[in-house]
Amino acid sequence: MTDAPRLTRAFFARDALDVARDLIGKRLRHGPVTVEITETEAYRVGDTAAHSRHGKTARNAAVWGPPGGAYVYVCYGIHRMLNLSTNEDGVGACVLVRAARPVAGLDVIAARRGGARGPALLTGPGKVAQALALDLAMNHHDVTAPGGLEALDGPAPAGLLVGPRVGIDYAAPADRDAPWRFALADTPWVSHRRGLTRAPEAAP
DNA sequence: ACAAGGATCCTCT
DNA sequence: GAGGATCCTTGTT
Repeated sequence: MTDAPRLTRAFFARDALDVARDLIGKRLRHGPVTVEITETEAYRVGDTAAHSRHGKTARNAAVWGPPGGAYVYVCYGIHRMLNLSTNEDGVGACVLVRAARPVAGLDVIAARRGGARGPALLTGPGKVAQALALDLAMNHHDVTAPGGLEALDGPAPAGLLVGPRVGIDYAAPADRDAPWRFALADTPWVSHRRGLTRAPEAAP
């Protein structure tokens, strides 16, 4: 099977909501490991749940960077989380990758995840970054360019689920309840099924 | 230098 | 389904 093409910068140069939805079924490759994205969340401009809400700092600068740039940060001092910058260069919006399904390198993934098996391997943002061996040095890395972490095209998803995002109780109610989380339907590779409902099929 | 914040994970009823 | 563990990075004195 031939290598899937990388996603283009134009793919990421759209509203985070559109990118988050369209990333379901796409793939991430880093060395021996390839995974298929099964769950995402959009963090948009003016979003009180987003890290961009207090303005640009050295830590979150990648969110404002060119579309397709990686934004990795440490949560709870332990977990690293992968985001991909969206919209135009200079706009503070991104998509968080929350869950994935193994495509290649299962042995490596399991080893990095402490020998876990099944959906526990990749159902959660901290787990995805751990399986892909990502750290803060990955910040600003361009996933549309060859080498290192790459975002690749993948099969079109059969069905999508949508629902509110996870872990953002601090946000304004409108943002907290906004259905800006997307997941692949009919798969166990999703972190929290709660609150997700099937999305209507998009018009062709 | 230091205090404080966490877009989670895991175990246990 | 709920509650606590856990410790690194950042922004500010």
